[in-house]
Formats: sequence, structure tokens, C-alpha cells
Amino acid sequence: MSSNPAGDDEIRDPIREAHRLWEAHGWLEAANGMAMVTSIVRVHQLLLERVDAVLKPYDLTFARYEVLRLLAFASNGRVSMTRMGSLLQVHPTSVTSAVARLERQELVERLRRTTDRRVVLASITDHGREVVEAATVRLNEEVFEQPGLAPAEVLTATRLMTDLRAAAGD
Amino acid sequence: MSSNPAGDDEIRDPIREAHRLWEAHGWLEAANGMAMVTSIVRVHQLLLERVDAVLKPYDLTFARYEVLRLLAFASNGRVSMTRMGSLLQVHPTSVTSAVARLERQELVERLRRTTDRRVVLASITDHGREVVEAATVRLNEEVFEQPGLAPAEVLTATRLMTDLRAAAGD
DNA sequence: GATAGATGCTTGGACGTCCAGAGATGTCGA
DNA sequence: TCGACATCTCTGGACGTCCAAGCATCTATC
Repeated sequence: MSSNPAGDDEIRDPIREAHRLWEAHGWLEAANGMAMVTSIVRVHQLLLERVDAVLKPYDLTFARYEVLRLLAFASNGRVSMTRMGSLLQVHPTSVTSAVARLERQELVERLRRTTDRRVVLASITDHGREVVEAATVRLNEEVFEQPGLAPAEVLTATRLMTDLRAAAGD
Repeated sequence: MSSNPAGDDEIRDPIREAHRLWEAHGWLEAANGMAMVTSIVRVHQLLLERVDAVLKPYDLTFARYEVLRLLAFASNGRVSMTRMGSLLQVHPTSVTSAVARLERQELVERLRRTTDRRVVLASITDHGREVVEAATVRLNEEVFEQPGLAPAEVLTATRLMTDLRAAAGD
């Protein structure tokens, strides 16, 4: 179809291309917002790829890592399911799912609060503590200390994301 | 445990709290990066919530919307599966999954390229075009024109996300 | 105390994403 | 022509997220 020597329809950056098409269709007021949203979606995907690659040797995903990290921080290493969902800002069923897998991996135990037997407490095991500490060291080294932006820009990006969260009622 | 009158362990912003804990554990070099990554993950979640809410009346998700939008832009309304995965930057199986659902909804048809019968072309139907144009109008109005930041900040955020994508080899 | 409503958690199902592997088709060199 | 290899797509399964619905337990009201 094309005479482009590097292949047909070479597109450098799909997001830039989408922005161009939005403007070409007259959606001028929306083009920049579309580009921002699409960029965030893509960055999210790339960052999670990096994070999950680091966590893979520990047989963890980011979702389960966050649960373990939260429990390791908690006093007594115990937090109720509902409270975890609230702190991690995920739905109760996601907590159920994550804790179920962590329990199978023997990184977490389930306990029932005696004063209110409806409440399930997730409790990190000694092995869970070892795993989460090792995983945190690696995550810090390989992702969080090298997030892909200069230190000042990291702060700017964080501030903008915080504003976006606030605008969405977070 | 706590004497906080508004309940125990009131936490305003889980991300700020995580940042504090990271510093308290001496992970100073990683704390800002952790906060940025966590913020992006959260913003992604909130934005997709907004987008999916707008698309719900059209029985679309963002993933399927992107496929439809791409097809509507393409000449003849046709694109091969592999090329869609490349342009949308998702795995081939995600394209298969999205096109399968769109086909059931009669928004897309599958054709086979005669000159190379390995290639499947997704082709948008007239009904698909109607749906995607209507959905685009709503998305522009309700999300992309009101992304939650001032216009200048939208540009800054987009630039930072673009730099992050470049750093990740996008 | 008994019953109605609230709360905490789980289950089952739909969808999206990724991986591993398989099947069909094309291409290239012996 | 034939066989080896590459390419395109799909299937099946694991995991995460969300929704709707259900069960167990607690609380409040009479």
C-alpha cells in the first residue's frame, strides 16, 4: 500500500496521532484532555509492567504487594478486610480475592475478631514479612528510585495527579 | 486504640500517609517515586471510572471504544488485528477479545484478507459508526473537555506523561 | 427478648489483560 | 516440490476488578 521503506503507515506516537485526528475533526476543546487521559492510561500500563516484573520472582502482583505492605505496617500486623479496602481504595471483593491468594501462599492468615464475629482480620505471617521486606527493597531500587523523571519533575507530576484526584472527589 | 473523636486512625490521604511511612522507614530516595507511581495508579482508576460511566449507556467499555474509534478513523473502516494491537498498544489477545464482543454487538464484522488468508480484518458496521460518534460526543463533553485540571496544567501533565513513556521505551 | 434493619464478608459471573501454546497460512531455501 | 521457519490469530487459563446477590452477625426498637 505505502511506499514507506520502513513499513506501511509509520506512526511514531499513537497518542500524538490521536490528538491530530481529534483536532482534524474539530474537537478542539477536547483534544488536549483526550491526550492527557490517554497518556495517563498508557503510563499506568507501562509502570505496572515494570512493577510486576520486579515482583514476579516473589510470586506477587502489585495488588497483593499493597495488601502485604499495608499489613506489615499495621500494629500487630492485622487489619480488617473493610479497612483494607478503604485504605487501598479498592472494592471489598478485590480484597477478598487478594487475601485468598495470599492465604494460599501462606503469607497471610485469616482471623475472626472475637468481639464482632462478622469482622475478618487479615494477619501477616513471619514468612509474609520476609517476602514483603525483600520485595520492597527491590521495588525501591528498580522502580521508585528510578521513576523515569528528574526529581523536580517527579514532584510536579505527583502534585498534578493529586489535583486530579481532588477534582474527582478522592 | 486511638482517642480520635472522628473514629480511629483517621487518614485523610492514603498516598500521603504511605509517603510518610516510607520516609519513616528510611527509604528517602524512593519515597517520592513511590508517591508518584501510586498517584498515577489511583488517577488511572478514577479516570477510567468516569470514562466507563459515560460509555455505559452505549454498552461499551473504554477498551472497546478505542477499537471502534480506531476503525471509524481508518480508511474503509478496516484494520487488521495485529495492526490494531500495535496502534492501541495492547496484546493481540486483548484485540481478539474486544473484537469478539463488538462482533456480538454487531458493531464490527470480521473479514479475511484475500491476498493473505492469515490476516483478519475488523470492519466497522454502519451501526458501529453511529454508536461511536454518539459516544465520542458524550466523552468529549463530559470527560475530555473537563479533565479536572486547568488548560495549562493539562499540557504540563501530558508532557510529563510523555517523558515517562519515553523513559520506559515507549 | 424478638424482630427489622444495618453491617461485614463472600460467592458467582462478566469483562479486560496477560501468558503459553496450538492451528492455519505464507515464505524461503535446498 | 518439499520441508523448515515465520507470521497471524485464536483458545484456555490465571489474575484483577467490578456488580449483584446472599449469608452471617450485630444493633436498635418495640
